[in-house]
Amino acid sequence: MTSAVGGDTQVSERAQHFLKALIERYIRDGQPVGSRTLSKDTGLELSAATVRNIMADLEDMGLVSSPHISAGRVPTRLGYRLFIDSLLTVRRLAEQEVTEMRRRLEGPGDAATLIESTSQLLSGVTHLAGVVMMPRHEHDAFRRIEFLSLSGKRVLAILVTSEGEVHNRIVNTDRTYSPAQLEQAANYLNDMFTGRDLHEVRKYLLADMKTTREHMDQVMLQAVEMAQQVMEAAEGTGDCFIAGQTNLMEFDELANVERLKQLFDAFTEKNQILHLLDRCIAAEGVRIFVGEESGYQLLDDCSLVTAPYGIDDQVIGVLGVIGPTRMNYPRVIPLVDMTARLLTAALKQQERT
Amino acid sequence: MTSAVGGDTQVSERAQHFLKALIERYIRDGQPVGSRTLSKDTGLELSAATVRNIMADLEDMGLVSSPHISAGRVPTRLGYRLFIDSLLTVRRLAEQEVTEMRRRLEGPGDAATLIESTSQLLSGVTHLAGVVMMPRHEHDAFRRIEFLSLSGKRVLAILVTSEGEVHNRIVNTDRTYSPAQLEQAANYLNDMFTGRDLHEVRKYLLADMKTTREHMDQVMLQAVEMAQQVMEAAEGTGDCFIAGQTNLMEFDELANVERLKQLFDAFTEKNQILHLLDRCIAAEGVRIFVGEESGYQLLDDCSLVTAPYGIDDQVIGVLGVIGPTRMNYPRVIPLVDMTARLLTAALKQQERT
DNA sequence: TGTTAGCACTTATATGAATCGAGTGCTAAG
DNA sequence: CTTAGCACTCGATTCATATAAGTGCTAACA
Repeated sequence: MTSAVGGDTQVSERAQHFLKALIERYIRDGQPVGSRTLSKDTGLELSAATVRNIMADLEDMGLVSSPHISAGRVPTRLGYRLFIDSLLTVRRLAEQEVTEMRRRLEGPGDAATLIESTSQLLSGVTHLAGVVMMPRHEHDAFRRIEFLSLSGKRVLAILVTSEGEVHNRIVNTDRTYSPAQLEQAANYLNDMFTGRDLHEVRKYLLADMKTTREHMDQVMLQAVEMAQQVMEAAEGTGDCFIAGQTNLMEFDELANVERLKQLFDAFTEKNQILHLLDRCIAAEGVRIFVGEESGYQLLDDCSLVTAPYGIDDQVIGVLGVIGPTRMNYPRVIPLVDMTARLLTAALKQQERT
Repeated sequence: MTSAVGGDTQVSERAQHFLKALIERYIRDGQPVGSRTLSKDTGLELSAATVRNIMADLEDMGLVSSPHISAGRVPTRLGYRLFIDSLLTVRRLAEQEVTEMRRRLEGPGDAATLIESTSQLLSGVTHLAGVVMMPRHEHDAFRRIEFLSLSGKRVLAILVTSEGEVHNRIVNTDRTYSPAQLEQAANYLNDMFTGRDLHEVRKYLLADMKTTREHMDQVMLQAVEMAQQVMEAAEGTGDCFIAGQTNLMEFDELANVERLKQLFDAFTEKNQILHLLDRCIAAEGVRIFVGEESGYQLLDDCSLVTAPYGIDDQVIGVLGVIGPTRMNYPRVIPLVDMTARLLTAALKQQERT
């Protein structure tokens, strides 16, 4: 997939040095950088003319390009790629910064609010849009189910997982049930399934509904149906939090209303973002999509930096930031990385307490 | 508060007619309308020159103004006010439209999703930003409380209201409790409070915690504390849903990134919006804020059209739309009104089923 | 062979003048 | 009270010109 860098030419040590300088400069200023600027910028004492030659080489290799003939050079997607993969020197975070970040993830925090704070933290420290994928509940364990009859023929089904997540759903039934009946049904399910994997339970229930229909008590049949529905609701909870979208409005390269509308629509839609994050869940450590690499043209001049988080070495979700391709990678990368670690730690601690 | 319309001059019948025409035209095109255009637009056969005189009068009265000397006229806030209060002829909605709207509010719908669909419906039909205030749970009735011990010293408190809303919160306790203890505590609270007003219950609990501290069983004390916390969570749910924010990007008058950022930040913050809506809950029927009338300068060139909704004549919330001052009032007003009625109906029906 | 200086060339951007057009206010006549 | 006419204003458009940044290329140089 990653097409060889323009022909098979090796990028000389020196050329790389200049590419790095160019990108760092471009990230600072946001404007095409010219040969003169660059010749002063790097430590090496080379004249602008020489730099021009080198830049021409870089352009041949597809690492930089100029928006028009009399402008400086701008990194291309490939340029960024090379930069990120082998040139970039990440800045270590100051101890103080880390403490501050950790502080912002403290608090009582049930899972949902923790996730929310995390996305706010991300957007806060990077000044980009922060996004955190909610852990799916598929493989939580069944803890307890309960049915409460509401007015009319409606029953409220409440499911609690071993993680302490509460899911509920109102189910319309075909007749009324007495509290005793409902309690009996709940007891049956609780005895049967407590401690077992949610997804397994659901498969089991679905099978039950099909095969043993005739052998079952009317009440039990309804109970199975209701349980099935509340579990559907629980599994559907897979979602993501996005915070700080408006930060993206600050960047000139995205600052046309047309473009922003598309992006924001995608943010409210969310499922594209969700898909994209899903693809990162396998990766270990920080993963970066530059521009079109994501496969979504709506992120064309945006980059996505992600890192997985979890509990006890088991990855349960992905978080990251979305920003313009021209983002401050050396700073953003460690921030995303650290946030993932802190969230992991916070979840672990929550487990323990 | 509504300052007399520029001096105490009466606005002549004819002038009003022209103001109406002018505003309707301006709503269509979004551009200052000149005397010639207007003279053709109205039924009356008057020359542009005459119209100019009338427009000069309207300007003196502060109902219109011109952005610069050689542009047409634009309605002012006062102009809109007069238009809305006495000139405007609302268009009746087509039967078909109403059916379509009703359809979009059908479905299984627990309260939260119904609210969400409603705000989407609003933004969908008006092409503006739709906002629905969530009903506060303060005065729901206590139905049932339950405690489940999680790993460590954490207890999951679940509260169900008679409306079928489920609220939950994880509480950190100072020691571990056995399932039996927790059940006993829950039973006590359930016996004591079932069917009573949530707000009352909470006040009672708070009082309890202060006064009878020494006379109480350790377990009960903790139970009261936990109940208190989950009820706090329930009351905190007062919130609002906003949908279709991005629709506002389509309007030229808001289409500068600076402005949009402010607006969107307010949308994510929400509490200003919430305050504003709160002020409308008393009003009967549709209520309209034009521009600065809202008191929030961030809505300076926006208008807010709201209507209350409820169950059985009891108002429980407010919904509406936010859009540019130049919005299509004759269409938007009946849409907001109808949405409020439909939501009211839907809630009522949900009650019944 | 790599580096540098010089120079012609390109192009975005800024500036200013000229023109156009929409619309006004005013006056005078009907 | 209405209308026609006219001078005037001011934004928007167009065009030409100048400016500055930056390039590519060539030739000289170490």
